[in-house]
Amino acid sequence: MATGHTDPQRRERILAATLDLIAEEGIARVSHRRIAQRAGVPLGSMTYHFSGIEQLLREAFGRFTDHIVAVFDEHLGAAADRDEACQAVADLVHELSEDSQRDLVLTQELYTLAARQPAYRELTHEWMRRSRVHLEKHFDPDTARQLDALIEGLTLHRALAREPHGRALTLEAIARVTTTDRRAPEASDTP
Amino acid sequence: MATGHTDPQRRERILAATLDLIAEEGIARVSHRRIAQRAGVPLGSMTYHFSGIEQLLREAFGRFTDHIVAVFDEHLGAAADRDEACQAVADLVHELSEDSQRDLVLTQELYTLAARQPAYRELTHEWMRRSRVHLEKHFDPDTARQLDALIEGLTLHRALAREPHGRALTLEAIARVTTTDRRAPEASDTP
DNA sequence: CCGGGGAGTGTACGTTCGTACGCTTCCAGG
DNA sequence: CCTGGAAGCGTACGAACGTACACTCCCCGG
Repeated sequence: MATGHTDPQRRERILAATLDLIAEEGIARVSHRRIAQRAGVPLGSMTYHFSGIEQLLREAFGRFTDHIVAVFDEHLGAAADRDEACQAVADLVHELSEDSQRDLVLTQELYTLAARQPAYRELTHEWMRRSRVHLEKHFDPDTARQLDALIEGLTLHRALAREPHGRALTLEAIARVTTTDRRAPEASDTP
Repeated sequence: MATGHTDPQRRERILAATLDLIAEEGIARVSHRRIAQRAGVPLGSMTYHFSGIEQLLREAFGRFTDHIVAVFDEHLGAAADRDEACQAVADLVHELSEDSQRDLVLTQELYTLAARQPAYRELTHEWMRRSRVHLEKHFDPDTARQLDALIEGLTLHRALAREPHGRALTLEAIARVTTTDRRAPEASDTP
């Protein structure tokens, strides 16, 4: 038994500090000591709350995935029809590639881990699954899949480009990939 | 004055070993000692040939960019018309997302660095510029830009997906994004 | 008021790191 | 044959690392 003088925010602050540190300096520069300093907790807290640095990273990226899924929900969940969905997708691309350097960097770090370790790929699966659920409310499954990939590519290229493309180009690409009438004769598998 | 017993392959082997190590274990696990062991060179060679680990990484990713640009050249350079270009793009997406785990991982590592450090962004700029030069032989600049982003997204999503999409879906997405007749009323700027 | 025990921490240990630098090796010019 | 000096390497040093664990503190049941 015995509880009371516990600080339930400790764990959360450690996880938040971990993500901040990764976003600013990269996974290569993450250490128990640096996280502890940034979170304002003693070094001993690190091994007390987390069994090792691996577990800590996994849990931190789990929180990040929750956050980014919430961003997708917020943008795509409110769309009432196809047009609104297209506008929402464009908003998403431009917000991720412009406003939030932090989310972009963390996304890349997560993909890098996912490309090598199946444990992290589970997180990206959940993320892709959730975004497709939203897109499939307005588009057939094949189109949703293509649009999902397009979002990824447009966001990344826009964030890294020397001269980022404008919203008009984003919208045109979305319009083209969601044009399902007069289909090409290949690829089916729609419900 | 004084040359001969030099080994000009030393540098190259160190750079190759660096990329191999990054691909297999990630930037966080790169160190002088590990690279030296993998390359079969003594530790002292590391500081002799490179002024520090930063310079070593930059040069290694420079080599990687050269390699990946060559892959793009090889695939897209031979296409004679739009149809062949579309097929070549599909080949590219499927080769990168299926055969070469190494290239995919290194690409993600590079993007991760580029998202945070402008020095690495220069490398991605050169890469994007080169691929657009190829695409603009067959498509207008806006379409080339959209297609370039689509390649990125399709490759990544296919590599990370639990059940990767088939070639038909890749081709359909390419066909849609390259459909320029009956344009939407926004976005112009074609030559 | 008291003591038992769990929550939380400071510190110390063994390892690994980047880097500097004195040393060996070996060719070129005499 | 010798020898000057560049090319390349082995090793050592201080800093930083992850982790274990003995310890302090404080609440709660009595």
